[in-house]
Amino acid sequence: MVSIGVRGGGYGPSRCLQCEARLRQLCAGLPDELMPALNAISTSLKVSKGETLFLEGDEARHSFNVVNGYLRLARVGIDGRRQVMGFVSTGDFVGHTRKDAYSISAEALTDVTVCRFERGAFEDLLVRFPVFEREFNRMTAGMLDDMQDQLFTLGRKNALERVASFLLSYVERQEEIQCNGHELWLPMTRADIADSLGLTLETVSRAFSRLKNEGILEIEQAHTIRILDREGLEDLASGEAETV
Amino acid sequence: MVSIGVRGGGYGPSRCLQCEARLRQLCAGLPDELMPALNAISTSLKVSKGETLFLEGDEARHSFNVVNGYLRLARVGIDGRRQVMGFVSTGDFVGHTRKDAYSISAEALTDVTVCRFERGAFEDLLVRFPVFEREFNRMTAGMLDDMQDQLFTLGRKNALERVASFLLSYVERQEEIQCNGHELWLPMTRADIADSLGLTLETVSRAFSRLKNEGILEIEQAHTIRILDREGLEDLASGEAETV
DNA sequence: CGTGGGATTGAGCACACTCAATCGACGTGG
DNA sequence: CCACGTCGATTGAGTGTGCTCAATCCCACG
Repeated sequence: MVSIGVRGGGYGPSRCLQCEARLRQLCAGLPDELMPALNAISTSLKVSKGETLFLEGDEARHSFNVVNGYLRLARVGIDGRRQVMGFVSTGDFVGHTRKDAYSISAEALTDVTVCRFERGAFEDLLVRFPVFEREFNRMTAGMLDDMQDQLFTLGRKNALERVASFLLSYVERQEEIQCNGHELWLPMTRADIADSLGLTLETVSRAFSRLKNEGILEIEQAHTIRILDREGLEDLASGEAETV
Repeated sequence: MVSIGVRGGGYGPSRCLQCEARLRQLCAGLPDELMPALNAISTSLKVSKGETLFLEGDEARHSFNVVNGYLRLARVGIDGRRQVMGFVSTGDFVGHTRKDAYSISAEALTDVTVCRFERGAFEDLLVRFPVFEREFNRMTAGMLDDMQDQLFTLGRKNALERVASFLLSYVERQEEIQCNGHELWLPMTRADIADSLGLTLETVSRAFSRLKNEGILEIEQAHTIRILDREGLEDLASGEAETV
C-alpha cells in the first residue's frame, strides 16, 4: 500500500451513524445498534486525487467501503494493456478478493474518503451479526450480477452500444446517490472509459460525438454532459437500436 | 424452472458425507459434523444433457452446487446475441444472484447432478455455521476474482490469446478435479466457446487450427485435444507471445 | 501569451466478422 | 452395407468495424 494520506481514525463513536454512505449498499438496512461495532473495527481514511488506495500486487490485508469520491479499479497486463474493472463511489465495497494479494489497483479519480476494515476483523463481524452478514451477501451477489452485465457488454456489444451502456449505468448510479436532472459530471478521462469498455480512447470519443450529433446527449465540456434522450440511450445500450 | 428430471431427494443421511464434490470449493474444508445439516436443507437433482436447470427470467428460488457434469451459463440479448458467462462443473456454485429472477440460463452440456438449496434455508445455514459462512465468502470472492480475469480477457486480448486463455483455465480446472496428463475432453461446442469469448465460431476454429499448426496442441477429434506445449499456451494466454 | 494534457477528427489499415463452400463424424433407413 | 441427412467443424474470400498513426483543437495553467 503506497501513497495514501491517512487522516485520523474516525470522529468519535457516532462516525458510522452519521456516515454519508449510511444509506447505500452494505450499510443500508443495518440497525443503529450495529454502528458502534462497525466503528470499532473501521478506520476513516482519505486519499487524494491521483493517489492509490492500493496497488496490484500489494498484500490484501484490508477491504474498504467508499464514503465519497471516485476510485478507478484497474489491472495492467505485462505489455501495458490496461483493463479498467470499474469505477466505484459512495457505498461501494472494494478489496474483496480470495487471493493474498490484490489483483487490481485502486486509484483515486477525485479526493476520496473510505472506510477501512482489517480483513480478519471484518469476517468476525460478519459472523457476529447475521443482519450484517445477510447484507454483505446481498452486496456480493449484486457485484456478481453487475459483472455479468459487464461481461455481456464486452463480449457482445459494438462500440456505440458499449459507450451507451456505460453512460446509462453511470446515470442510474448517479440517480441513486443524488437526484439531479440528467446533468452529469464524469470524473474519468476518455482513456479510462475506453479501458473499461475494451475500446480505444479515439473510438470512445467518436461515440460521444455521434451520440451528440444524434441528439442523445449534450456535451457542455468533455467531463460535463447532459442526457437529452434517455429512452434513446436505453435502446442503444440494450441493442434495440440500429447502430450502423 | 423447466424440463428438469428430478430423481429423488437424496440417498440417506450420509449423502453429503460421500459426495463427489465434497473436496471441492464450498464443501471443502467443512467438518463432518456439518454434513447432516447440509443434508437436511439440500436435495439431489439430476438434469439430462440438453435440458435446463433454470432459465433466464425464472424466479430465483434456489441455488445449486454442482456435483458432477457440465453446465453452460448464458444470457441471450434481445436480438439473439448470446454471451456465455462460463462453464461450471464439480464443486461450482450456481444461481447466486441479488435479483428476484435469474438473469442467466443454466443448460446441461452433459448429464448433470446438482445439489439444490432453497435460498432462505441456505442463508439460515450460513448464519448458523460460521465455518460454512467463511467458506462461502471465500468462494464468492473467488468467483469475483475469476470474473475479473474474464473481463480482462474480453476487454484486452486478441482472438488467439482469448482461446489460449480459455484452454488454459480449462486445463487448470481439470487438473484440480482429476489428474490426467494433458488429455482433454471439451463438453462444449466451438460456438459455445466463441460465445464465452466474444468471438465467432469460425474465429475460434481458426485459432484451434493455428494452435495445432504451431505445435501447441493436438486435435484428436473436435472435442478431444491434448496440450503439447503448456508453456507456450501460458505465454499466449498472458500476452507474452507475438500473435501476429 | 506559451505550454501541456486531454479531446476531437481524419485517413489508412488490420483483425475479426460475414457469407459460403466443403469436410467429417454420426445416426438412420433402405 | 452403403446411401443419405444432419449437425458441427473447418477453410476460404471479401468486407467492415474499430485500431493505428497523426494532425489539430480546446482549455486550464503558469
